[in-house]
Amino acid sequence: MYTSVIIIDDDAIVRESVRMFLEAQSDIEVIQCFGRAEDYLAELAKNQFQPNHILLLDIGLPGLGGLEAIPEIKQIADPDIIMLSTYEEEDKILKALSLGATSYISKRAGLKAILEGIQIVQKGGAYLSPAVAREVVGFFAQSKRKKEEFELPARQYEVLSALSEGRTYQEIANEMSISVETVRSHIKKMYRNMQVKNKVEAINLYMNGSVK
Amino acid sequence: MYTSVIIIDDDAIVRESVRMFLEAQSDIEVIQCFGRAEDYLAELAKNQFQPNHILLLDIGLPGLGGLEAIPEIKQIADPDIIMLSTYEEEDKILKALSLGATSYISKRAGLKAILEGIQIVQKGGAYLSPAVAREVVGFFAQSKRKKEEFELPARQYEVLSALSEGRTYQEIANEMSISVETVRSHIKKMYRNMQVKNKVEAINLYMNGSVK
DNA sequence: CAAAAAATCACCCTATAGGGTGATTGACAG
DNA sequence: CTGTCAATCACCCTATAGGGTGATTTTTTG
Repeated sequence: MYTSVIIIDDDAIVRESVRMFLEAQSDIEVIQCFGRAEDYLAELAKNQFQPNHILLLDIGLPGLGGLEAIPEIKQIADPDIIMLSTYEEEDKILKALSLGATSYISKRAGLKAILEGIQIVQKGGAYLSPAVAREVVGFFAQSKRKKEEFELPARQYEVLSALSEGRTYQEIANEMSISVETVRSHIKKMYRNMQVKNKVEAINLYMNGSVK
Repeated sequence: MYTSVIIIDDDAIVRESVRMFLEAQSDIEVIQCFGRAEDYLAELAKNQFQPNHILLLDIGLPGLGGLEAIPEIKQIADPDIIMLSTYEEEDKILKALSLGATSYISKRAGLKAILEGIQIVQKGGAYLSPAVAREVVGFFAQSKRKKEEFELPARQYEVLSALSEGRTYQEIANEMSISVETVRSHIKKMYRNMQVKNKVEAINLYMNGSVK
């Protein structure tokens, strides 16, 4: 079974070298190449020329950029998208994955990485080239480190949870079947326990998991 | 230059087959193998026997589990940790990465994946085996989908951002060098734009990325 | 260039939040 | 069995938030 690939890259040299490299593989067929995302989108809107292809999408395109193109593409079809990028910037990577790219490969990783990525995606997996994976892993590592944990009594925690959903003291009192004064009391003690002085600070801590 | 590797896996068959496979490589030296994380930690506490080794850590260990072991290890030393796991469960994967593992490999991906992972980590990259990468990518994709986006004018966005950090109207006014009345005005318009009726609801939307 | 939207400020008034102090009850640990 | 702490409630008072209305000026944009 052939793997159908479409390449979008504004750099003709990159485009051609990737195409030639991939076509040398016995199981890959490059069905089309584009220099601009707009051209690909136009083709996509016209024909359904690719049943289930894999799209190699450069992130630094002139005009409609690679990132902005993703939602447009997803509206019409649902190819597996492998992003190609010259640099490994965390925000670009996370953005691309959030928008629905299945893989992300740094051009520095070389043609073999692109081939590996295509083969993995074809089998239902996802591929992140080494430096890209490093950024993604780093995102998780930084996000949950270095914060003291607060352990709250049950009711204080309940109140905090309700606060974080935007309820007023009165609403919380009704839901918990206690008086507003008690709610206030819980909140005051909670603020001391957590060493904060208002709702927003408390909710911020609650939201990023520093409270249990 | 040799790459020093330590293996922790309770399954003797896995342990030995990985060790033999790795030692067949010319540039890798398996300096020690353990069946339990506790034994490794004891060695680590005693000697500084490994300058900068790579640790292959099984996630399903009896006693001190692979995940629980990570913080203990990090307290004493800082090896690059590659998690090995039989299954690809999103929560385990994210937990491991949050705790500071640099890579995560499914045992189903085979010995070659382990070798590739070690080589990549040795070069400063990170490696996620295909199905694992799929889970991680899926985490981003699901987390930001299917919610209407609000696009706010610049100042309203600035105010919202400041609100989300717990500042009062007065503090925001000072920081932005405008009057409190203007801050209030921005906030009122912002609430209408976002269809919310208080700070907390607005911040909740802001926090999970529905606002730009 | 004209209309729309963004940004600025003002004054009205009410609702909600939050700090302090103190009391009662029941559970639990030393 | 006595002190600590969670949970409940009450009253005092001030600060902060938020809704309505309306005005002026600048910026954007069709």
